[in-house]
Amino acid sequence: MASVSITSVDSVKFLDLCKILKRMSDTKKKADRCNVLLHYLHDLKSKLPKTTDGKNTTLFALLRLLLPKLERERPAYNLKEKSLGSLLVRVLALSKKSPDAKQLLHFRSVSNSQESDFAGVVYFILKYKVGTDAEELTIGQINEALDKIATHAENRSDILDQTFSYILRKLTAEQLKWFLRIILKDMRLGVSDNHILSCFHPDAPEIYKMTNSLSKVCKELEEDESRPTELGLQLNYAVTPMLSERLDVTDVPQYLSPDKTYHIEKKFDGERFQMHMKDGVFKYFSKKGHSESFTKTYGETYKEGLLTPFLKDSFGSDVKNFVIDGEMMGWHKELQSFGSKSMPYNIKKITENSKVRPCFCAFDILYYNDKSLVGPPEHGGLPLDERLPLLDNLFKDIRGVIQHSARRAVHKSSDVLDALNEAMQNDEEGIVVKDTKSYYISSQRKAGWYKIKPEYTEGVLADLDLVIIGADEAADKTHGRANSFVVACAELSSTGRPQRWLSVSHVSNGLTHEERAGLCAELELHWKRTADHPPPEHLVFNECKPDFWIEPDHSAVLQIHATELVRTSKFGTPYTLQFPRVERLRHDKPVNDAMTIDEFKKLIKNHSPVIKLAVNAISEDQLNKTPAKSPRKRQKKVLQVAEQFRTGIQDKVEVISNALAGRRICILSDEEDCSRTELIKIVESHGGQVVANYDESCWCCVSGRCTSAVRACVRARRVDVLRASWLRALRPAPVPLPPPHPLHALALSPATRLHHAARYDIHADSYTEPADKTTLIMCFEKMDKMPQIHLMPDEMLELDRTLFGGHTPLSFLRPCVIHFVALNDLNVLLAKMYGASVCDANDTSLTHIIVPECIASETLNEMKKKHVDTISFVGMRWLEECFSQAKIINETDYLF
DNA sequence: GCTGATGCGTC
DNA sequence: GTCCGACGACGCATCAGC
DNA sequence: GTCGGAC
Repeated sequence: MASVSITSVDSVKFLDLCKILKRMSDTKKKADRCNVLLHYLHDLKSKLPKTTDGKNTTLFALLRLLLPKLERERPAYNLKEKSLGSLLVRVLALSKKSPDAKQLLHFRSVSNSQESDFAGVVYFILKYKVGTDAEELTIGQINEALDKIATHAENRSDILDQTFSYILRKLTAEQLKWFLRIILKDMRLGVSDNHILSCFHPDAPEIYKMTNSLSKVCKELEEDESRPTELGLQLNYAVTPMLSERLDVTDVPQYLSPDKTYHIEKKFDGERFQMHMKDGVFKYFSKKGHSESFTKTYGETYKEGLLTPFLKDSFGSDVKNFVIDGEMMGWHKELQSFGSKSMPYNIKKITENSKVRPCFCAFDILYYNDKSLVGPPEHGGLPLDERLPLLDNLFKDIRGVIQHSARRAVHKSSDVLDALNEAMQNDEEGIVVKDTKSYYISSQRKAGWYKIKPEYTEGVLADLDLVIIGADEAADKTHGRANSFVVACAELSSTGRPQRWLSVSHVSNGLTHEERAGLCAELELHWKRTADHPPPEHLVFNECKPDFWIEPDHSAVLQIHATELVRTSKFGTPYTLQFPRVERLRHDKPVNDAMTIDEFKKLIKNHSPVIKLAVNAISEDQLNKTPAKSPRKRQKKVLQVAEQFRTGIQDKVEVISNALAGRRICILSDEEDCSRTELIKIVESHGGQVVANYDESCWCCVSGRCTSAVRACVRARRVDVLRASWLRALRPAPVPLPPPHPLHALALSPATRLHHAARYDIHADSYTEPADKTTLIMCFEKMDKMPQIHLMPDEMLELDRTLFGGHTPLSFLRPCVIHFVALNDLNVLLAKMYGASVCDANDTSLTHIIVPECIASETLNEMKKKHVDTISFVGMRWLEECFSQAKIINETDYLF
């Protein structure tokens, strides 16, 4: 960095900023990343001269580049990955068919191992193509360019193209990456905005919370480095609202103090707004501090807008200015009631003669006649019970226009429960409980406000078992190719078999990375890309077409949890799920047992716009009265852990069988309807010994529910992992049993795999024993789902040698691990049939990559760069020659 | 003029 | 325990392309 | 809004 002093931040080189950003993202530890920035800013500040009136030079121009998400001064760019992709293709004059253009337009299917966000992909593509005549643009010039891009809507799109063409000429690929991340408002620095603000100045986060304006933050800090003006809310600047902590009613007795007074209020399902008024001029701010369009809609003065004119007679004459906090609701003029959930959204744009109009429900006051009421007492804040009288006197209710949020003071937890059950009966979202002594702490979620919803309590919501029939592609494929699944219910034919599958919802939340990876691996071979093969008619997606689809027969069942059903036209069913998440994977459940459309219709029988899935009222004896400090969930966990270490049973168990005599068995997890204790009892009754930890000396592990311990054990493949259902069905036997049928296993040890390999085919159907009905059904159900039965490739190779000697005409491709750049279904099948493993491009054990004859040389070179050079890049002809000669052909003549 | 795609902001 | 980024749904606005 | 995961 040059040591000359700089006249203003605008003249700082963008290159220097990019260097810092790169250093930050290259740094491993978070604290170190912050330090990089801290030093840079410190250094920069020391070089900047004071202004003529003795103030510090503003860093605003820099800060808005570092914190694009907090930028409010520029309007939205209206540019995201999709638009940017086609914009770049256009400006770079790429052919739409070129590989680069395709990657830009479909960046999610690019799997470069490094930064897989859009800007990262662009960098990857342009790294060698951007001219070296890049000039060093300053931060001022970058901001100018961003201004032009932000206002391009008004100036027609040629300004946009011109600006980008200019930027592309002047920036290196590295700089362009950061420029694009600024536009996308996601810097991917691994440091939160709050931390960046605090690097700038220790008081900056607090000022930002109070103003939601970066330029205001800078201005305040210009005045005096050490202490800005008093901390408190200012009129016409949005304060980040206080939030509420979620709370399970059953934990209320432990969580809420019996000595305190609480207020219970309805939980409004509108949108959070704060209303500012100063001398008859109003401003409305949304939760994230947006104001412009909302103020326009609701009205700045009594003369205009959909709400403000009606407020005219509401306020007393001594009210000069105020800020109140509340929720904007939709008021149905004819029904004289609040609109249902989906309607309040129309709030933003309602015409005069619309049936619904906005109604502000105020529940707090933050500022009154030139005095800020927020923050702790040392900042001039007042507790809730002193703020509320001010709010009560501020305005009088006008029904359907502005109302006080009704509240009730309570002391007993049973009162809270009653209020919640009442709210459930009224189809309301839940209730809010507030400590009357709490202060208004901006953006805090744990400062005395609680939201209680029925769905926070286990067993109150109905879950839905749905089948995966589609998926969208993940940009980051480290945990599998799909990141979001389309789930469906079955429509049965007259014979009772599923005839069609109707999509219900998208879901991705709720799976751990590991679960998602496992699920993706399981389904990997059965996905069909919608672009290549349109989905068959028995899969009904309606408007929402996924990137991939899958036949239900090869698919899996997910137990989905959701708060409610809302009307939609996007899916196969007329309602979709609100806030869906995966409760658990139902490997135990066959696809044909999933929810049917008839069951679904029962839920939506009253056809209201919103259907709550809460089914049961919560009774008082469900309240957790134990006077412990920690919430119930925690206690439950402690109990589980304790049980894991308990391997023996207190009371003696009668040994009735020798089926497991002398065998050490580790119980990994219990089952929903069968506790660990019961499983231990069963093992002991068959003469087995339960051990706390497994090792190779264990005969098997037993798994009920799929926990992380189970997954780890399954992955390790050191010992057999058997289903708890096997244990529970075990019959008494006079002598110890051999390893059970593979279908009872989740994982097999190497020894057992060899034992089975000689006796069962890959579908676990026995070669020698006649199949009984149960085994056969299990075989069919689990077909394709039990990769663990297969031997590992090296073990297969070993077995081949044992069985066939050197010549293996039926499995000559066993040593090959092949990736097909362009899939050829027949040859893939043949390759697999002759023993090859077919994997995706990232597989570390690849031996061959089959590339199409027409592959572009740059694509090929890219790929070669990514792979070790022991991998052979060969044409399809090599493979076909292998097939015809039934052996592995020397690759030399077929190399690329 | 209509429709689908795309983006924004909220829950 | 806390914070953060990943993701779901909607309604609404805008614009390109028919 | 929800969630899992990193710290």
